[in-house]
Amino acid sequence: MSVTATEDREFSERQREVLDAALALIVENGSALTMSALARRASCSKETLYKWFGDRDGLLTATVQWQAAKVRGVPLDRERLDREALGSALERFAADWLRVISSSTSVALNRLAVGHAGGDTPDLGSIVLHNGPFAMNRRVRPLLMAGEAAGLLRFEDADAAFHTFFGLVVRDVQIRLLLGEPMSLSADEIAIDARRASQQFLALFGAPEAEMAGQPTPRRI
Amino acid sequence: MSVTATEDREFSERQREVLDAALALIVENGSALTMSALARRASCSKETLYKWFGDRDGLLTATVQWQAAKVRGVPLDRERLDREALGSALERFAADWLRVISSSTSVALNRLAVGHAGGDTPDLGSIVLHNGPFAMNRRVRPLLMAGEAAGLLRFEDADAAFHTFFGLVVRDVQIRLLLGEPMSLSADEIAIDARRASQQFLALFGAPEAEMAGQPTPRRI
DNA sequence: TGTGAGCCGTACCGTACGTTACGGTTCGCC
DNA sequence: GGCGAACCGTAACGTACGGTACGGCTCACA
Repeated sequence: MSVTATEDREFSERQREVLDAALALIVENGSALTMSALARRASCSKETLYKWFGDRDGLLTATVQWQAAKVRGVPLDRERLDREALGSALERFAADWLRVISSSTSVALNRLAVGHAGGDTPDLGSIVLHNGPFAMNRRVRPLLMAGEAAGLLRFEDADAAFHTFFGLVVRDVQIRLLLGEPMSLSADEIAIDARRASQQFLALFGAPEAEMAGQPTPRRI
Repeated sequence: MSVTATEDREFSERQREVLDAALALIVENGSALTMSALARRASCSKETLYKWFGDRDGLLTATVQWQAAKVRGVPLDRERLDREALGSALERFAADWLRVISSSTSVALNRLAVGHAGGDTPDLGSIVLHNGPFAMNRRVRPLLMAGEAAGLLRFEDADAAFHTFFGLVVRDVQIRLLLGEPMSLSADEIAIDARRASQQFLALFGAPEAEMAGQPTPRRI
């Protein structure tokens, strides 16, 4: 919710090592990260952990922020946009996102954040939210707007279009992973899925090729 | 995974009361359900809890199974299927599903199962998986097959078609709810979203109305 | 060389919670 | 009425873990 949820923090080299150890432990052990286990793993004292991060929640928050900082995707340069470039840009977004959500780190952190979201502390979930779905929205939206401006896309609500794109990309993959279904997306499967999602999105929101190919205009939804 | 994950269990009246109390506690308190709190809330002794459910995991499992048993949707009767009936059947599925995943009970139990999924005990997540996405797949598939048999739908892979339907319906709603974003879907919003999802699905997988209107067949994706 | 800051390792404390044990009560059944 | 099974309420135990305290080490710096 609050802007601070996405705020970047500076971590020292040693702190980053500790946070990486925390990530490794969370990935291995599920959400059962204990301060003692982290201190052992990272070869640091618990006193240091509490000095740096305040308490356990602070540590978890810092860990999620650290991982989020690592995952920031590179914005793709906006050259001239034709249907070809738009499709492959969407495809790249889709593939990036599928890679992220199917990584063991993302699964573990999302589990942590989801399990944490019911509780009293209002964040963790919100941090993942801002660096997950919301971040993807922010990154994709300029592309959608550019596509519309170029006459390649037709939609009334960019938000709704994004949500549909998200659904076409993610489908039930993320919830199945979070619920523990053992599935590994190979690079090939990701590429295929990304292409399919991109094509389906263009089929729904693309301006009719009709204008180039003389086919009838499908109605938009 | 195992078939037992979806197996039904018989619960006595009193046991159902206790499990409902457990559900209420989980919804209120997040995943922090303690045996003592449940015993207090349900006015039963902890000894009874352990006698009935074995241990805490057994209790959680029973709770999830009990909720799953309550949520079984009514299968819709298969009358003659035209494009109209298919669309509204899909719409009903979509609305049903949106209602389920946006209910506070479902959110709380999914949080529980997701948080549990990283751990050692291999179920809970698997139970929700079978009564969640997999159940929806099982329920929707006959409709898809009937739609294809009736020449109303075109797809190569019923599974892929279902996954896309799921994505169009759920989009990012479930993950945002699980991560704690405060959003409430009104009945109107659900109806609108369900209609949109159904129409988008038909736009992607519907057999071309062309055949009735003499237009060319767009390529499928 | 002295000194103080920062950190490691470890021991320790308090508490929450899963689990067990037990006395007292209700109730069906003979 | 007598009996046993089931169950309630509560007390007690053991342990795991968050959080704190403290002694010792290293090292920059005067």
